[in-house]
Amino acid sequence: MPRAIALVDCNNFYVSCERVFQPKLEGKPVVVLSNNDGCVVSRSQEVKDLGMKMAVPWYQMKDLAKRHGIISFSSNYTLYADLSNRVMSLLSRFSPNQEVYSIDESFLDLTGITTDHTAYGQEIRRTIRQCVGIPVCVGIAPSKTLAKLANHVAKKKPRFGSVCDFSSMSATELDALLASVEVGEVWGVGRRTAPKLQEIGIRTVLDLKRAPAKQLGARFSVVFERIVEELNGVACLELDDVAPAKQQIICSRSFGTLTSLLADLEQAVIAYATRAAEKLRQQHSMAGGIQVYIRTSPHREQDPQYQQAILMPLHEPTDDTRLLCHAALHGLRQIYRSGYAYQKAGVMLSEIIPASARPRTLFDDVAAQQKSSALMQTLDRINNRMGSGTLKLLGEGTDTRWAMRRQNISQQYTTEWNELAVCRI
DNA sequence: TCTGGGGTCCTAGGACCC
DNA sequence: TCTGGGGTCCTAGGACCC
Repeated sequence: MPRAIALVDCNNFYVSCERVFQPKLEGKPVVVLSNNDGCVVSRSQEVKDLGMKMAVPWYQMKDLAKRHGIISFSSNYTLYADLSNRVMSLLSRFSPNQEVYSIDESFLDLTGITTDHTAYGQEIRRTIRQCVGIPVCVGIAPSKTLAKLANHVAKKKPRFGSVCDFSSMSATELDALLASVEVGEVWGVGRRTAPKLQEIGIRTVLDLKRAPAKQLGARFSVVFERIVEELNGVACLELDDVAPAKQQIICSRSFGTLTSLLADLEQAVIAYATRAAEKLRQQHSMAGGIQVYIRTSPHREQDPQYQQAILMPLHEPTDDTRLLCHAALHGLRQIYRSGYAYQKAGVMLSEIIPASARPRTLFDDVAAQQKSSALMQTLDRINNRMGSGTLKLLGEGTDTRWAMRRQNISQQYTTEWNELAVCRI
């Protein structure tokens, strides 16, 4: 039986989330900004039509925004994550095999589902729109790479009505379609490689599909062999239905205002290490090392620049916030230099292993480990129930001058009792 | 004044060993 | 005086994704 893989992708996801709770934004130009209100990360169709590119710095867009009355939001990740969970949970009903690929995308295995796949795609769209209020597009094809492309086509070519099934087309029909799409749209072909491909005469997706896989693999990297195979309908990539544990966990953020004070950096590093430790425990892992880095702003060329990172090995793998923070602070103090205006700090957990695989040693202090584990469980329980950051280490501080700017954030419509959306009936 | 954050995979090159 | 070659492991950096 031929494989059938669907890729369901939410349209302008963050903007669509804001529109769910403010329907008056429908039809108006809307953007959502990154942390610190830095860059544009989600644009409504109206904004795309104005020519505003993805990830441009917002301050450069202020004029355009004013001229066209563009409405901007700071990102409200709590809201987006909650709506994403609802979408993904609904999608899981449509296939026994689902891979949640990102916050707004999911693969579904439709192999063996005998109904007409285009009609099935339309049913998926209706369901998500009706139950969550988010518009989605569906691409269907025999491989993941082709399904991504089919989704792109569903989004860009109105005649498909937001659902595009490559398998329902004849070979000539499909090739004609692939010839109309630029090679840079292929999943895995980025802005560096696309021009290089064009130089050797590969301009469209059809060109790449017909290119010699081995030669391209040798020229670029082995991943290209796979891409060409996938374009030819040979499924090389499996659906990952259980998310594999992360091999590294990063928490880093730019500051709302630059700082040269060690005390500020210490607070930030404690906050980031705390968050990273939470993520680590969520996936039931322990880390063997923690890396800390700090840097000045590369955009302020006139200022003296400094950046440094240091990897702190831990005596033994741990998931204890206190031990991770202690090591991170120790590292920070080694790399900190006074006299620089720091813009960003971050921590990265590495050498991650499953908590169950932690090696036992002769000198294990079992009592201390049980105490640590109990304390961390309590910490997580309270913060889950009462809100993130309810209980934290003293060193994280409460006067966070460096914290990020979020000037125009919408409410936590779905996750905070006192901000719940009210429906008048 | 204001330029995101969090991941993965691949490759090249150095260190080291036999 | 001769200065090989294969293997492994680690790290840094590039490219890509959302």
